[in-house]
Amino acid sequence: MALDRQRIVDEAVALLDDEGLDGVTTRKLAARLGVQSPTLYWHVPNKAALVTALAEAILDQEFPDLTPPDLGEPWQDWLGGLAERLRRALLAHPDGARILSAAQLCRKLAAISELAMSTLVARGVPLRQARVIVLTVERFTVGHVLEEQAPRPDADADAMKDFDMAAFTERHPTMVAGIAEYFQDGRTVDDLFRECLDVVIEGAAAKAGTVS
Amino acid sequence: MALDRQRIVDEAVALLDDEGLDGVTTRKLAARLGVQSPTLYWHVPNKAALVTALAEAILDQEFPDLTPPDLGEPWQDWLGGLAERLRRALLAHPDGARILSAAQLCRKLAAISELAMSTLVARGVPLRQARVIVLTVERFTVGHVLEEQAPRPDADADAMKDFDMAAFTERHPTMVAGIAEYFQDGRTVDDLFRECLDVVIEGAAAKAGTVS
DNA sequence: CGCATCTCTCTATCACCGATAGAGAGACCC
DNA sequence: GGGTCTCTCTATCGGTGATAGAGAGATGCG
Repeated sequence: MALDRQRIVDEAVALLDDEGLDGVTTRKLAARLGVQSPTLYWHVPNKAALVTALAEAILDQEFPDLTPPDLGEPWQDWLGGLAERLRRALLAHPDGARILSAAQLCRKLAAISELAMSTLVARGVPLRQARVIVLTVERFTVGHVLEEQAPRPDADADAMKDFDMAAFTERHPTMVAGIAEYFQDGRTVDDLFRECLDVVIEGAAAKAGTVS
Repeated sequence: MALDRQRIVDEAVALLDDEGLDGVTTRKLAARLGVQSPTLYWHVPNKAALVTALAEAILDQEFPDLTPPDLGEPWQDWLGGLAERLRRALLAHPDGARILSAAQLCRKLAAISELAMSTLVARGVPLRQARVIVLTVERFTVGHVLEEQAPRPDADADAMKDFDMAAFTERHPTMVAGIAEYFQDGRTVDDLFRECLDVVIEGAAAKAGTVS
């Protein structure tokens, strides 16, 4: 099978899924493709471009289509759904958020921003507010997933060797109580994201100067 | 002068300021300290711990104190100010947001979260909402600064070699118009952050179930 | 046909990275 | 004074992204 950019990116995604972003090296990727690593540089200028292509691929997978809301659907609901899809796209692969934030100008994300902003403008939201709202939703979402995908500290024994849970609880009682209370009755991290997102969307609606 | 962990971290911050996070290597850091690189491993277990220490140092610099709001100050204003200080801390050094998001359990950030949550709870916000609100503000702030500190694409000629500004404008008219309109009359990136933050805070107030 | 050019992959190598092993110098303590 | 502890050293490992330049094969053209 001929080696081309598409096949490289596809295999890079598979490698990403197997080993995470730090495992995506030119040598390992080349080996999977049955080729020597310098060969990749004929098709891809450098690793940064590969990471950008990875971001593109990740978003393309979750956003094959990109459609405005139905006429009857409030933009708040639609925008919230868009953010949830963005989160799902990032969570679908290890280090998804890190990859998107490391990407230099992801075209798909630009398309998403454009659609979101133009949708809000079409619903009567002033251009400036539309920009502020879409930026807020996107950056919050990336920031949130970035933290969700941060390596669980207990996995790394080095970082935990001098961590005293009892002392932490004593120093941060409200945090610990908040976490315990939150998950005690079946709520999940998905619910947590949704609730945080609702804060943003609620604020967006208030700032938009519109009701629908 | 004796080499100890504090001096290593201080010099690492200086190196960070000179060369950015990618320039912070054990060899360069050791050279600045007049020492060979393996020596650092006597004081610091590995590079991840160094990055965490870097995050700690960056926050400590902007948050030497950490105080609850005055009795008369609405928690919304206080929380907004806290987020602005967090942003300022991250912007004060290259790759500040990347460093914080790469840090494994930053104690100072935990202290900030604890203070913010307990403050909201003291003002009558239910624990669960307090957690959601503080999390939202923090993650939005980190996500926002992360994008602010992303390398300006025009700096890297490789990434721009096949970028057609005219085509981009045609495909993303609303985005381009939004950016142009936003900055046309003296507004700055600081204003943009403040407006985005206000969206989050406004939503927080609405979700908090309180008025003050 | 024959030659040149273009496309792609190769080998060899660079400079650099984080990290470890283990020697050794000096201070300190009993 | 002998042993131990603290700290820094040299030497080295396996790995990384990236480049130079040779060469094989296809393609195009006279």
